[in-house]
Amino acid sequence: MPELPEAETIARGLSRHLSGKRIVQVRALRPDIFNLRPRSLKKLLQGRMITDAGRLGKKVLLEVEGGNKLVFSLGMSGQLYLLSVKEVLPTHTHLILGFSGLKQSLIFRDPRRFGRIDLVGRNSVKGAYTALDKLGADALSLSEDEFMAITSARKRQIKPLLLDQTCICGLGNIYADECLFRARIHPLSRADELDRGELRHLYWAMRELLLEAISEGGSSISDYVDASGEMGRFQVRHKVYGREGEPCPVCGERIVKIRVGGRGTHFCPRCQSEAKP
DNA sequence: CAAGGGTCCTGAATGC
DNA sequence: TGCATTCAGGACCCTT
Repeated sequence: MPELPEAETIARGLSRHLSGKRIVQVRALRPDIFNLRPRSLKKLLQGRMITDAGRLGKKVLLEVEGGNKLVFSLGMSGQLYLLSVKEVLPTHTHLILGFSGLKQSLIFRDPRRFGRIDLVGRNSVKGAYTALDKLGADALSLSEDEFMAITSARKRQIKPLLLDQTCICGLGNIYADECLFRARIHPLSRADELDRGELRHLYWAMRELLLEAISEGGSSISDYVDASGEMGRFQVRHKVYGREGEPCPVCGERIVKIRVGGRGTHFCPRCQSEAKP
């Protein structure tokens, strides 16, 4: 499931390949995943240039000439990559963007359809909600002090808090488990009961983890590929996620899997034993 | 405010 | 072998 490192990897690829390219073809094949009707979408995109690509939390942003942004929420199986115009269109393709002078089209495909695409910004039509408004601070942009303020004020369990995009955006299930493991914090710990040292540790573990994952091109555990269709390499570095029953790489204890806030949660019961509720 | 459950969706994995 | 069931997840909804 694409999270911050995957969104960052995709955005970098798109920025490199699409900046300055003009959109000449817009095909919205599944209208229900967009905030606008195909007709409006086409009107607002066709003939305009992509000025840059970026990311906020796990969302990938395509900046469109004139001030609008295309916001891609990848859900769990969303893919956004460049495909040669000669290739056969894969199944579950929901959007195709063609560009002037490019032999590749940008396609968005999403078998499970948890993803969506919103065009937001100054020129979007009435009622177009801004998919970005509700997001909290970006996990890689927020300062240590901001992180401390957000976490220490909440009485919630730390793992659901890390996953709450309105508090901090960017972490999904994989990186939440992995950064709690790095920080040796039990996923059920109440955020406000962690001391300053533990929260500090968590903040730096999170940053370090995300930066390492980005440098490895993200994690491919199911469908994720980058803007060029390449898989990530960070999944082999996961210490707890998807490793139920395997020995902890630090202490050798078996990794366990429990449910926290409805999510599968992996951790080492020995390394992450303190502050258990 | 926090927590739990249900909903959407499809492909892979498992069960009988 | 083949069919049915279970599971996975992000974001949203609702109730307690």
